[in-house]
Amino acid sequence: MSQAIALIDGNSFYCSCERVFDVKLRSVPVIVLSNNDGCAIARTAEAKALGIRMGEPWFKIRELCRTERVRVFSSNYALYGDMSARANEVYRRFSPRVEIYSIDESFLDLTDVAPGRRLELARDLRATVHRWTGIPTCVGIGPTKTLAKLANHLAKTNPALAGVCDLSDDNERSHWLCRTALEEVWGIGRASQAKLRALGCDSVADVRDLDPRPVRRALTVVGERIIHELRGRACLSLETVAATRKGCAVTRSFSSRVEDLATMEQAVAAHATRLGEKLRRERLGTDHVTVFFHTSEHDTGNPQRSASTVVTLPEATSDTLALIKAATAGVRRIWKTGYRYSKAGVITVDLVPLAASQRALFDGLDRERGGALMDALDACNRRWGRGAVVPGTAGFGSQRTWSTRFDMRSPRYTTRIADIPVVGSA
DNA sequence: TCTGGGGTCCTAGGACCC
DNA sequence: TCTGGGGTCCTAGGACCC
Repeated sequence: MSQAIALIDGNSFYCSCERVFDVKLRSVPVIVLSNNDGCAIARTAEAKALGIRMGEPWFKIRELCRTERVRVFSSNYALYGDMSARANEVYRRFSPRVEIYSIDESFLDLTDVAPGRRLELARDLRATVHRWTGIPTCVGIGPTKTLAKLANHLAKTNPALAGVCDLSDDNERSHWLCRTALEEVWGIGRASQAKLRALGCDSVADVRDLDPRPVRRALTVVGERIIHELRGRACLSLETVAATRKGCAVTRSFSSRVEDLATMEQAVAAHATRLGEKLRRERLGTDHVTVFFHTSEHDTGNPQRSASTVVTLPEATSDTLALIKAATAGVRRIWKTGYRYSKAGVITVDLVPLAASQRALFDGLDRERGGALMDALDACNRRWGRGAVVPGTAGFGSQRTWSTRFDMRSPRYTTRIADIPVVGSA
């Protein structure tokens, strides 16, 4: 029997999370902005109807949002991450095999569900998730991940389908593939779309019927896989165990331009601190850190500069103090005065698992002490909030002119004691 | 004033090796 | 015309995703 995969995702997920905790947001337009309040990354149907596009810069839609009374929020990742975890708990009651694909999307294995019962299960799943978490969702089902994604798109954009779509049946599938534009396919972006149109394709069905060999030449093996997946032959398997991450980065735009070395060092030290937290949470380490900063291409009339350097550490580590030392050394190495820098970051690749590495072999006292110190640091920051305790070498204290903007963030309703909503009045 | 952040995968081409 | 023929490893850059 061929497999059946479902893709479930939250509708306007970040906006829906905000709506769960504020009933006044229901049925009014809502958008959520990216980091630094840069651009719109989630919009409700009402906001889309006003013409607000995905990725549109905040300063361009600010006036529209004021006149149309759009409710605007900064990103609240603590809230969205927690709501995502709750939704996935519900998914696991419906399928033993779940792949968490992104913060708002999961693939579920429905192979063992009888074909005639899959839509019924999908409706039950949607209703349960909505009842238990407050998040509205859509479900797409197909014999491959690519077709499940496409089915999900159809479920979301065709009101007649009422939020569920099953493309398991050959005839049903052909019907829809002929009527769907090729750019809706998962993995076909702007560049591939242009190439496929040049090959005479218009609909998804046209792409499905291409000869895979010329497609491989034009779109690499990725394009060839898409064709097989659209034909119902799976090339992408369900990954129920999260792979160990390969790289890790912390990069941020500044809320105002940075022009002096001391501020840049502070900012990069803060990013290195955050990097250490992320690495320790997954017990990973790195023996080199890339540091970069650059000006903004939107700053026309000002000189442009982009600089980066790789700093090597004596051994793989996740120790914040070592990471800060390396990162600030990198800043000094490539620093040049006379530019208005807009963004900086620290990046690592080739992460290694730390627990079982040299640590056990060469455990010196210093390292033991460092590990205990970092454990204590993480425990404090878990308890009192990120940034409650920071190393003195991070250079905090003066005002954080470089820090990211989050002017319109909602409370951390579910992850912060002081922010838990109160029902009724005293 | 003002334009996000963090990932993955794939390929081409250079360096180097036997 | 043509100057050996593979291998591996690394890096930069493109493309795509959410």
